[in-house]
Amino acid sequence: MDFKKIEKKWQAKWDEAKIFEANVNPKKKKFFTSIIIPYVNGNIHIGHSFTYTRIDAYARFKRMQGFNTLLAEGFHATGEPILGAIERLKKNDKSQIETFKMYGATDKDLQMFKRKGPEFAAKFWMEKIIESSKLMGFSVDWRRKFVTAIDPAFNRFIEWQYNTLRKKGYVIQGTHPVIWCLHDQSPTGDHDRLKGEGESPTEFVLLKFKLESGEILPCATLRPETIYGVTNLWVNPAAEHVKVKIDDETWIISREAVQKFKDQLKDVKEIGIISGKRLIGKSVRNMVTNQRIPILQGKFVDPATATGIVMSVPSHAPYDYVALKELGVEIEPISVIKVEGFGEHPAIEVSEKLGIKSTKETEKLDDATSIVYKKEFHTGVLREITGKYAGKKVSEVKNELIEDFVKQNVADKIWESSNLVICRCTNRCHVKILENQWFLKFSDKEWKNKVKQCISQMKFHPEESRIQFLNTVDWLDDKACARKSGLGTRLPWDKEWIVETLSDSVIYMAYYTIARTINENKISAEQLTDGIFDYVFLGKGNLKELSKNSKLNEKLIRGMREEFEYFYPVDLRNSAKELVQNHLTYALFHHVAIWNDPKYWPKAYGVNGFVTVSGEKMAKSKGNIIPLKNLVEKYGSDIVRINIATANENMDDADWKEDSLKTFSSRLASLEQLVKNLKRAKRKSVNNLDSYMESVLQNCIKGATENYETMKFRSGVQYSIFQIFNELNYYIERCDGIKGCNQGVLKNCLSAVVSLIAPFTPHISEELRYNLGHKDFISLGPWPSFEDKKIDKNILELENIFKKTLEDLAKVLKLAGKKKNAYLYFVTDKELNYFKDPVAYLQKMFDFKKIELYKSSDRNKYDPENKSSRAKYGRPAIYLE
RNA sequence: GCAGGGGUCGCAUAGUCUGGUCAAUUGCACGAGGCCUAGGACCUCGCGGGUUAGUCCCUACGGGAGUUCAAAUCUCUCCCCCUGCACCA
Repeated sequence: MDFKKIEKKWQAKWDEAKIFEANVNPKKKKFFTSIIIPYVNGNIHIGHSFTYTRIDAYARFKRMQGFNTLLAEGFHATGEPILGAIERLKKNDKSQIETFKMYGATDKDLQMFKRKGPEFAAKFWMEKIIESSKLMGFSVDWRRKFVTAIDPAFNRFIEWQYNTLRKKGYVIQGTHPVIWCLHDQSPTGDHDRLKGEGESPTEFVLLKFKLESGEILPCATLRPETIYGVTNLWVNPAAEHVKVKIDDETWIISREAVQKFKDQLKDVKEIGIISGKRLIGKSVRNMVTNQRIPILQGKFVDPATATGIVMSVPSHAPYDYVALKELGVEIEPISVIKVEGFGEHPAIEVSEKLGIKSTKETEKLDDATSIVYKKEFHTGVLREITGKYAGKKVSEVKNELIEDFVKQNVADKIWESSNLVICRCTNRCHVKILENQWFLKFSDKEWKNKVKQCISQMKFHPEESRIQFLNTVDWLDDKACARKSGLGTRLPWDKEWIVETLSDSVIYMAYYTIARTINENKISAEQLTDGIFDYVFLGKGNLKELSKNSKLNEKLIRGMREEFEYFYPVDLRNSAKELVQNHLTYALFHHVAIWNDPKYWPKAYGVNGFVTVSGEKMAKSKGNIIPLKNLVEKYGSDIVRINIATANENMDDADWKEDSLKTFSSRLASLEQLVKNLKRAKRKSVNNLDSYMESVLQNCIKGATENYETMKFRSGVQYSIFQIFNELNYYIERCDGIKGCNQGVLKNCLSAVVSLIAPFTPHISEELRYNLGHKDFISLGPWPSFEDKKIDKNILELENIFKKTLEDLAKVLKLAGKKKNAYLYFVTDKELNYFKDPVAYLQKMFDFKKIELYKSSDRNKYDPENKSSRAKYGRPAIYLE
């Protein structure tokens, strides 16, 4: 079969007939869904194929069922990636050039990217994605496309969205600690890090120690309770330290810590420099216990960590104990915490047990630290020495203790990541508190409850994902919704902030409903005032006035309102499971915030797994990211579509296996053969076998339809291809070849199969339906209807008894060797009579000379071994000789 | 650490909610045979162990314990794996 030729042909016909352009039609029920917008820094690849094909298949399924179906697609350019990509391209980054080329850009294109910049590249990839989507046969209404961050009209829509949210009090301003790169002047997200993935800002306590001269040495710790056990401080003699004025106090901190404090909103004034060396040997006063303790040299102290000053608690911190020993200083450890299973000094015990000799054995020391810390935190009880906290558990008293210390001004706080974070630019990051950051108030209880109400009204495919959404709603906290860099829409009231990428792609589905009008009439952004959007989406305002102010004619505005009213809400949104915790849930938050009336809230969500390739995760380094275009050019789209769409269901990962392609192509080829040979089916009469086939067909229609409905395509296709094919083969064989089949029955079956697989193989289905004599588009239906009355349960049962008997005969023959004659004994007349027809078939199949059928109660039967006594209903007894 | 999802006969998958009809579905791989316009396909059978004229028995669904006449399926516990954890698409 020439898949590619067939595909080209039908894609052209669809285009010409505009069958995927969905318009308002009050007489028809609508179905509205959209593809998750792809990011435009490359073409769509095999990773997109699963989600996209599932959505397209579902849209096609609904269209065939008679829904006026709108499948829309837009494009995403918000954020950093395309900027970064062009940046790298300009630096002739090899991997970036390779990536672009893999997706089909030529050298000339790359030159243009460099010359014309990110917006040009974004639009270039948009066109490539559209081309690939068409090759795949996605049934998209392209009149409604847009690019976020680049289309001025869309950006205006985002402005309206945020103005609306702000009016309702859902956008708030706040301060927030982030991991920050000084060099890039931006927050360093997980994937922007060379080192330190998963690290997040943690609040450390700063305990103050006072020099005799009055300056304060602050030490950062997560274990302020050990202040009672501090024996000394550690300072790196090689590091430069700075005297700074903070509030009314003078602090001494490492050079590296100065910027950190500035970034954490402390008013820091540098007033002098002091080397680490000069601090060593001095003594400080522990401001909690009033004890004097020495400052010792600690070469292991990293001046870039926290304040560069470290307090030493040898009884409870393995590092400190080992360092003291290494230094050869005799200091009496002070025990603060009593822990079951340990003696006075847990840190010493553990260090010795692990045989740690040097501060350089960091791995062992980290182990030891974590053992001691966990044990002490969860089960440790504070000793007498801690005064008012004595007898309490560490875990219970910690917060109280911190509050007390801060109140007494013997402690302060500092944000720091627990482990080293290095930015991709190779700079070391620290924590910065961002001021005046704009947040979506996802922590709002009432807002959360509204989302939960929305979830309770929705359908989820698979149903198991519902609980994940509910958990996400509970877990979600305020979400920073704007950044200072990247492409995007500026917050209308605070222009230095740009709405970030997960926050401007949550209600764009509404924009599709009016994008056609905007695109076709070239409506400018300026004309799209908040008033217009209020009218179109919320039904507010006076049409005449709006028309006058915006210079848009009334009909146009009313048309947009009608189109929105007709197509909204979203009937299905489907994505991979990684978006559950963000995009999909955010979309619910925004919908319930903007539209009070639940009738505009999303109706159903679908969630699926990731795509793996031959069992492996996709990765650039593995070279297994295949552009969809390449796959389609190699195999044809229908085969690719059905192979990936049925690779898995529920939330399991879908594995792309090239091996299984041939399973589908051979099935489709034999389907084509059957269609071609249909006219050779000559039998006019109708027999039991025909009713059997009709009954089986009905079951398959039912099974396929029900499974498709909940996006269980793998199970659905089990019916629509595999089961039906096996039954068809059986039917044809029992009819003694295609010429013995009833043409009407066969045609009916073939038409049904062609329709049932059309959501996955639309091109081939169009072709075969045409060959079957229909002149309409199968893409527009009809969907095979399930008719219960066509199922003959009696015949189904009897034919299955017959099949079972075939198996039994084969087994017996295998064990007993070849036989000449067969005798079958039945309990009921019903079975006996049913078996009369296929006697010839049995004879031919097993090469018997003679077959005789008896009622087991028949006195005149031939039964030398009394086999007939074994006959049961549903299982005739067998005697062979 | 927090949250969610899992561990089934070589691999992958169904079955678990609603205990029995489950030695357990389906695809791939593998083995035997058949077929052809000898290109790979296609068809039939087998694929835990033993046994039989279509049968029956034993051992089995991550480990262990329990509930029950009966457990892959329910309860408890342990071990292991995967995913997400935010200013990032």
